Amino acid sequence: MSSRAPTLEDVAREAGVSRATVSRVVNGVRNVDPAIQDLVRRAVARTGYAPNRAARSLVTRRTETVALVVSGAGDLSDEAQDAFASRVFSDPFFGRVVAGVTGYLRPRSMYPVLMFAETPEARRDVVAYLRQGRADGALVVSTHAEDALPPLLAEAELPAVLFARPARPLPLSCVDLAHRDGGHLAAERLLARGCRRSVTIAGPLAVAASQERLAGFRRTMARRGHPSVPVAEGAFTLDSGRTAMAALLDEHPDLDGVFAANDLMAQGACEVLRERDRRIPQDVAVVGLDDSSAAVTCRPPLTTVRQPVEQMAAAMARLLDEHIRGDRTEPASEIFAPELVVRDSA
Amino acid sequence: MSSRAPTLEDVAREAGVSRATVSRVVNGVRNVDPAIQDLVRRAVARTGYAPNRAARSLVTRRTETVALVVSGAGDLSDEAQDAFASRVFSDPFFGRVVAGVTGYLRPRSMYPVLMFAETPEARRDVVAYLRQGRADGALVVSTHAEDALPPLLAEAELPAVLFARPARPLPLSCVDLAHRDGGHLAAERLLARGCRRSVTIAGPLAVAASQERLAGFRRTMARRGHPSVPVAEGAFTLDSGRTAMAALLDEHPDLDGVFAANDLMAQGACEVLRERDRRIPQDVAVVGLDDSSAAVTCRPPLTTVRQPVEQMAAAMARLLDEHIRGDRTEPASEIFAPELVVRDSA
DNA sequence: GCTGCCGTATAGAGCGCTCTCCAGATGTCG
DNA sequence: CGACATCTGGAGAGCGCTCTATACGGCAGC
Repeated sequence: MSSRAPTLEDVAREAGVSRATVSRVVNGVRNVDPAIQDLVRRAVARTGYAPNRAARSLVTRRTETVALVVSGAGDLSDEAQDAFASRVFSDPFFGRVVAGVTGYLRPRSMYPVLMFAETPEARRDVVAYLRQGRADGALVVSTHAEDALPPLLAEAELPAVLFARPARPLPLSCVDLAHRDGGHLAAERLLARGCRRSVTIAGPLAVAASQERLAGFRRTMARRGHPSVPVAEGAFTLDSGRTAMAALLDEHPDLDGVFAANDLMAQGACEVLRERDRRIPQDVAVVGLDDSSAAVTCRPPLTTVRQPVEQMAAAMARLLDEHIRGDRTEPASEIFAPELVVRDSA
Repeated sequence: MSSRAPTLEDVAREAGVSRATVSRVVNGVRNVDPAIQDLVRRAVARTGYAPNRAARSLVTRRTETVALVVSGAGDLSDEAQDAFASRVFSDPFFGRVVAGVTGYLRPRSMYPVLMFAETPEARRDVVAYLRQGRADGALVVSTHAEDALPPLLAEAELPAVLFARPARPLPLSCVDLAHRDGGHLAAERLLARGCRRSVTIAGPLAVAASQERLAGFRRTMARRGHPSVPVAEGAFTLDSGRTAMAALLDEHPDLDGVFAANDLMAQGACEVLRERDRRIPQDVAVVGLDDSSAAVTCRPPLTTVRQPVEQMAAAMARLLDEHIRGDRTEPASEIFAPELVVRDSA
């Protein structure tokens, strides 16, 4: 940063043309004589010109930046909030979200701004951030149902796309998994393996996705002659999976199949099953859901229901992009189909 | 977004004062009559005014945004690069970095823009991003030694702070761990437990940190009568820890202590040890390094050398902030002390 | 040779904000 | 009571860019 950074004006002088011509060359080039284009490009290279984005944003009212918000319903202390960030990222799920989002954004020279919204104050900050035009829109991943952020965004009429349908209908686009079908696939797999005493570790029942996965699983089980399936509620964490599995084993020592509503809980379940000398899958078959890195890491590798998180996240980014550019005015929802991935655990 | 967003001008009219006065009230307030301040504040509330950041940035030449760059030496394909993002985030280490960084930034209404720089092109994009003034500086976390990004940033004289000292000296600030001391602490712990045939799983030896941890471990072992310690090289991943442990066990079936250069590899080592019916810590003591979530998740919970990643990341953000504001002109390096955390594995 | 067109470059008006400079008001002291 | 320091608010000049309206040059048609 020795002297002043070169401006359009400088390049124009260097090339012997007007500022507007340089601007046209640098951007989408409408009608510029090829010879002059070349002249300008050389001048840009010579001066090392980099367009000032603030100036551009001021007139275009675009920043080419989107917020990636990880949001919860909670009202945590500052301390708990810092822990929140690392907890969030310890779940392989978010890595996949980030991968999917950046996969779409990067080719467009857009980058996500990472924000956490675990307190009312933080949620206000997110809205303020967008209203100040520091980002063009928000991609919201909620860790809880009843997340207070989406309604705020809808009310402020800010462009936003949600991962997972909100508890209450909202005029915002979203992507989601066909959770019922996921539960169905898991049930089919356990039944196909001949499991007769299956149990399930559900996700937090306050979350719609958990409810749906459970409902899908139960319905298929019921239709196939197993009207009641023991359920333990978990929290989508490894530890909660362990606890739930232990409880289920205590009550139903003869269980022979487990569907855990995500891979992390399935992994916890596997650990407990092994500690209690159940062979997987010979004695107990285990099916997870997600197909995250945990599924591969797990011993044995998990048979699981794949949630195409990367594609879903990319679709989220695309939807937002369309809203921002005005190519899409009505909210849309894209629902993705789950898919069974067979490994060793079932 | 119904009509136009209110501007300073609108608020000024509403309050019956000049634009400059409103600006003064909204910002750091030089000398404004309290009564007028109140008047203005009310007008701001009434109009729902939110300052346009692009306009402000244009004149202040600040965006109050920093880039958080995860960078590698590689030159990956697009596909591999997408996988890179999720791999990066599956390591609990990065969650802690994010937590530390946001812990410092958020109270200052600053947010990190997430960028990956795994290809030469991506590295150019990062530099371009900063040169366009879309962010005021960069926080760089390299996954490899010989990362090509820091030299680029130094050359362009862009504000940047690194996590870990670069392979070659560079005029950039950085934070780092006293890695040798970490190796030393691990050695002391194993010796104190009476281990006489310790081995170590090193990190990738291309990384300076791995070298240092190994050197510290070896030196202490040598000084205490164990001049040669078997070493296997890992890659800081769970799987590489498993592989290394298996190899070491094959060659030294009577080993009684293991120092793994990070927790993830220690966890892999524990898994293999248990599969081969070694009790931890009775038969083999295991010490990790990091004190990440993996240390707690591991069975048994890991005795480990704590790396204060959150504080280090926060310090990184603070250093960058100081550079940006011009409060600090010379590069500085802050080295943090590791600390032994005793749990069950040693 | 004049008019009318088309295609390309230029001039110039902002975008919304900050900040310097200046005017005016008020207070202080010889 | 006048000269001067002190404080507050206002006017206005940009920051660097985009984009509309306009000028210009060349060419076809009559």
